[in-house]
Amino acid sequence: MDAADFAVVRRNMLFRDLDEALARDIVGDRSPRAYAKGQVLFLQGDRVDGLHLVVSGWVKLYRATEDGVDTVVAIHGPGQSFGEAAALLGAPAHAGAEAATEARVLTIDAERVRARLTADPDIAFRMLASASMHLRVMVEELERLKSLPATRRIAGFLVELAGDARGAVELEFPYEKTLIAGRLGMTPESFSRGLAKLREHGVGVERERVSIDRIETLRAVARGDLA
Amino acid sequence: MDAADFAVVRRNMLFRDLDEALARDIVGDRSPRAYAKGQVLFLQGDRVDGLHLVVSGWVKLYRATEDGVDTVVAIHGPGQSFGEAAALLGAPAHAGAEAATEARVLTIDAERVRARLTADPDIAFRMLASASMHLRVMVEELERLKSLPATRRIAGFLVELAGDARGAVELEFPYEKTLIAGRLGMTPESFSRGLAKLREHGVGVERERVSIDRIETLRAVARGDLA
DNA sequence: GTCCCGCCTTGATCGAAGTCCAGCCGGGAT
DNA sequence: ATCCCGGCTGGACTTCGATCAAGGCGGGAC
Repeated sequence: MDAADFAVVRRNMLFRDLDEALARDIVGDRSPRAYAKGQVLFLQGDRVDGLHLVVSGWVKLYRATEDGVDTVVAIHGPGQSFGEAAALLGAPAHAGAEAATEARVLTIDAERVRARLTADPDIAFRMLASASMHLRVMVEELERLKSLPATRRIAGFLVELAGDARGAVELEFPYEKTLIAGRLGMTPESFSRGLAKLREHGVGVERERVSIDRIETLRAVARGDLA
Repeated sequence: MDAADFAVVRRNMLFRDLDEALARDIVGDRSPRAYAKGQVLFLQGDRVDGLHLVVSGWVKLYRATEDGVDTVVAIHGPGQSFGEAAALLGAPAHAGAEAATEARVLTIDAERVRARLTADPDIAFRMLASASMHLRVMVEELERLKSLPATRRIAGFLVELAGDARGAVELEFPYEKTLIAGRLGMTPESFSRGLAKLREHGVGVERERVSIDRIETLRAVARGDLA
């Protein structure tokens, strides 16, 4: 694994403030594996063999409901990990994972982590922190979905993408709009209409390119201060 | 703390398969504290002093959105714990906690758990399991909210309350309908109408008493097999 | 090049749930 | 007992988003 990849790994909660040597030791000689778009990492109910950490690209987690429709539960990008708890506990995955774009994902051997864990309980704290963060994100998502109108949810998504940028922002959608719509809990049609409505707040969309005149305006929309 | 209370504690994920002596040791000499309905355990953003475990009654976790409305994130009953990760990490709570009914809650000192954790890494696994379960519940809730019609969500709630009972079931709502409605992500009015619609599937409601002719029928409704 | 297929957009319609409102009922206080 | 008050129910109306349906556009296969 090269230095650039390792830098991404270190952005993850689990490894962020971990001792460099220990971090390398845990990763071992594993290298990220490349997945084609649409390729399945594991299915819902599968026993997960290790912790997954996205190095590049995006991976979607989804659950199949009885009637065949699947709902997107989360989408993870570079530096984000998933399936930690399931892997460590040897429990079946409660969601399936599939590459949403071309992606490279590092799989870290659960057994190896477990071994290091008994040696250094601090690792356990990090894993808890990681799980806790997932929980927080989930809760926020839930809160958003509970009542916010589509336009606000979309504005929120764009704001998240923009990070802490100021003023005019140019960015591009990381994956298909259909998928974004699913993640935001709406149909592609509603997503499209919502984006159209955001035009009056200085948002321009052309294919996957998005230009935002003033990100602050959008933040206001996301907060609900602006219609 | 008496034996009955301790039995409830042991139903919790964290303590379920833990060695009896160790479990008692972790709890220490703490006793459950009684809270009146509406009393606040901690506020969103507070530093949490310990793990909370509900012994009796119900505690709601809620988040205040900017516009003053709060959304109910989760409601925990006997044997369920919350705030584990926050307490252990010393992070601020991402939700506030308030007694939804009269409730008794055991607060377990985080420092004490942390100390035991270095001694027995197995505890870390249990905490992860606990966090992971919370996550799963959250994910399922999210999935439900994403698309299911009100009636199905209500049916699902009743089924959950009924546990694995069969045939005719009598039960009562654990807390106000308004609160249940909030948890299910709908208004009290919608909840009321939804319950009314369930009458045609053999559900009778009188104040907080609910009588279900055949729980299996309700399971079918929750699954979507029945309109 | 042309054709086709997915993805996206837009329009029209419909239904489910939210809002606003009025009335009911039961419990607690006086 | 009577009066409130809070929680619940149900009606009327409205609004948001899903569904159905019809194109547009671009990219890949040939």
